[in-house]
Amino acid sequence: MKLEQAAKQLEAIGNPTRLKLYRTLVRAGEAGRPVGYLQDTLGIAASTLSHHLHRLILSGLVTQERQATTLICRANYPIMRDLIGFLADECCADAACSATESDAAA
Amino acid sequence: MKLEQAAKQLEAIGNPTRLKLYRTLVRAGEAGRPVGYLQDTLGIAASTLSHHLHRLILSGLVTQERQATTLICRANYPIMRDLIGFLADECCADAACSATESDAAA
DNA sequence: ATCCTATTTCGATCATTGTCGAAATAGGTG
DNA sequence: CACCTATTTCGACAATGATCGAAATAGGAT
Repeated sequence: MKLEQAAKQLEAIGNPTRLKLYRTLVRAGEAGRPVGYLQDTLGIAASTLSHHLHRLILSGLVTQERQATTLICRANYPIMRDLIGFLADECCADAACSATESDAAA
Repeated sequence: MKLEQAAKQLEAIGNPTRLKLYRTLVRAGEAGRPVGYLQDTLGIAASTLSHHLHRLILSGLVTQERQATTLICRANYPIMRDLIGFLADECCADAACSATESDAAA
């Protein structure tokens, strides 16, 4: 994955509103969620939601599919996996990333 | 991990310059890199670098240690691991994240 | 055609960010 | 102390971002 693209995706979920939004979609699974549902859940203006959604879509992390008048939004899991993979690769590229100790206490 | 904190860390590496910076530090391992080295590597103004560095430090992803007149910067691997863990957890929280197929072809 | 719901686009406003150069500070060395 | 290098802070500027309400569009239903 290109660094520029990774940065774009990280920035996309690097905003609390969008991260909440994205998390909701990720948890929704393949069923996805309609935009209206997301609006009710997040409690923000429709135009604001549309704006954030647009950015998530531009980054590739979210896709949309029309079902009559409602738009279903879905997390793009392969993209998510690639992004996590990028971070993990960078983490362990040349250096020692002692990922064995998973305790936060350290 | 709190969502707000995760968003902050994601935003920190959600900028191409900072992601390059962070990657450099991650690859440098525990040895870290002095600020001056980073400046030469990235080719940006010292004040700009300092600004980005500050944001990485605020997010917790990077630490600094003084060695005489030079400041050594290091990636904070545990934080990185927590962040990746957060993303992975969200990914597979309630839904099916078919992470078994790691091919990008899907 | 008319109307209704769902969603986006437009236009505006205010806050934040990225960038730089110049000046200030931190920590030594002669 | 005077000086030197390393780094940050200050002040400024243009660009981008977050947010909203109002108006426009998309896709059906009566």
